[in-house]
Amino acid sequence: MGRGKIEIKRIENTTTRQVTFSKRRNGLLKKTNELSVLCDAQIGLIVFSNTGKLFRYFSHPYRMDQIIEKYQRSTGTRITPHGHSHHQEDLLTEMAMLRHQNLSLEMGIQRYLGEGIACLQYEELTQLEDEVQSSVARVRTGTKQAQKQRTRIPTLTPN
Amino acid sequence: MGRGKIEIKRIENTTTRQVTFSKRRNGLLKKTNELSVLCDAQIGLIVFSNTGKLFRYFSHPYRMDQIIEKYQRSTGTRITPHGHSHHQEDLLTEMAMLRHQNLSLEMGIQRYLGEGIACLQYEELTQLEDEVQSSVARVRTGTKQAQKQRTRIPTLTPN
DNA sequence: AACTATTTATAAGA
DNA sequence: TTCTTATAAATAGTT
Repeated sequence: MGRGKIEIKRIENTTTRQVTFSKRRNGLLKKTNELSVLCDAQIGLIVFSNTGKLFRYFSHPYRMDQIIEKYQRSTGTRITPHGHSHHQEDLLTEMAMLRHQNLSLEMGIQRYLGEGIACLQYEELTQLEDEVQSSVARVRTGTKQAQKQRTRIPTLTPN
Repeated sequence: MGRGKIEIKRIENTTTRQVTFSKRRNGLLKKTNELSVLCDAQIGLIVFSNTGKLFRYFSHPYRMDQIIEKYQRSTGTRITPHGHSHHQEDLLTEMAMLRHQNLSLEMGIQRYLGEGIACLQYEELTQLEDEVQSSVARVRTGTKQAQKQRTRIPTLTPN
């Protein structure tokens, strides 16, 4: 697109390459967001330029759509049963837990984005190890079905 | 682009949404590849459709990076020291957000584990297996420190 | 799945 | 870098 057509192969001229990177990176981020929003998709995108700069997009959970809200309601996840009955201590404690859980979950996702395995705690690694091994076993024996029993992820929001 | 202009918001009609997802997903993957090739960038892209299907692109599998930065930032995000500056309302609001985020992350991970690992090829599983095992080894031998120093971004292809 | 009218992205130039 | 603009590409609505 543009004044001329170009071949999809590495741009050798450094300046041109950087300009193109900048333009196309913006375009890609925009399209990523659009796909996520339009189609209610969860997307993670990580881009490292060849100069080492990082850009990323994650479809953001704060803007949760109706499906999730519905799910939350149906599973009874609520802010607080009766909002004023909690002591602040309890709230702070619970929030600390939530933050920790969030972090773990996020790490779990990033793990699959190809980052982060190196930083996992021992317990998590052991768990992942088990998962992978059973997956390998499944593939080896062709048992793709058995999968469903495994309901995952340790600690979650109480409901 | 097309016969008409559309607003970037969730498409409510299921059929339309799925058709659009299919088209734009292809477009996004294509653009991702083009950026990666043209500009010699390292890119990871993961897309979950709202039906739980997984699509992904990796210019270079398994990046082991900036989760550390993220971890530090997250752990740095401490809850207000001890409870006087927060009003209960604020806490409840923040907690609601955290719960939302948790749920979203959880769903993302479950989809991934449920349908992601199942779809991995044998080679990929083997590779992941190796990686996990070497990570476990690293943790066992306490080699973990060395990583903390790495503040950021990997070294990449020299330009 | 194809087909196009349009919109959007962007290559090259300023 | 930022803007401009001619042209290539993506895609929304349709068949």
